[in-house]
Amino acid sequence: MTNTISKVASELGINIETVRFYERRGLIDQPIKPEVGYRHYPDDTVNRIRFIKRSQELGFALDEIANLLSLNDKPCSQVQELAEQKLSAVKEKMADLQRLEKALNGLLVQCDNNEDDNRCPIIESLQP
Amino acid sequence: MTNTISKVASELGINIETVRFYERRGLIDQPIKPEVGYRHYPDDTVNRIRFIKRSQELGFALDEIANLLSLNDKPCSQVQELAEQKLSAVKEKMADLQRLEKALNGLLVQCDNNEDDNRCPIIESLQP
DNA sequence: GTAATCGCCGTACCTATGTACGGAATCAAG
DNA sequence: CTTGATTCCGTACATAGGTACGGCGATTAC
Repeated sequence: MTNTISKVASELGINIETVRFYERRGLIDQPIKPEVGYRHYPDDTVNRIRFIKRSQELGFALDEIANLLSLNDKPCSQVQELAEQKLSAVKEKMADLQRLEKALNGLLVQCDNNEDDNRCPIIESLQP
Repeated sequence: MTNTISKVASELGINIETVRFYERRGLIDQPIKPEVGYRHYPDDTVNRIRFIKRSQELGFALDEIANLLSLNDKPCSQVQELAEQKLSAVKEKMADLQRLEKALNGLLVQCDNNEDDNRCPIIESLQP
């Protein structure tokens, strides 16, 4: 029962092509292909893909994940720094979205107070 | 003093190519080109681009902006609906980011409590 | 009138993260 | 041994929103 690419992919809930893509990106090793035939994925590789997927869930981009992977046995402080950068990026994005939320809310309130359906405060606010 | 493309672009603080791109996307009309020579952009077009840029600041995608532009003299209720959809998308994204923030914070706290710089709770949590 | 600048047009390229495709090779089942 | 399913590989395509380029024509400055 060898770990073929489709087995790995379905076990991880990802597309076969995604595995191949990670190989091309250098995130995982291309398993040594036997003289002839299909490739077998060692468990390490499967776990590495799990790591990638979990890191993505934390909002890391593939480039950053490559970095994380290379930090595997580097000091914790380096990993920590990466995570802190990510955290502040997340906070910034949230602030952006909050501004947006306020703006949209403000416009929608104006629509609610508008009795004439033939003019729209939103459109008007967007116009010069 | 005609409104050439570079004048329009610099006035709006955008790239010339962006103007051309909007033309290709059908967001603004290709100005009628004189028999021979350069195109002149009417003020309406300039204002339309302003509208586009402001809408982008509110988080609308170009497709949605095309929609907004076509809603120009449609009932306010339709515009309102679009804005409401956008608002709930924004809220969802914020919730996602909040979850992320919590997760990252949690991991960073663990790093802070970690005395051994040679192992990293973040890496460990990402590993199977 | 000629040089330097500007605009036009089609097309290619960019980032990020995959997906899809097609033909050849390989493997598994019967 | 044949048939059907898998895999391999390179390459193209997808999304979103642009940006860049190159050759040629138009225009403007002097």
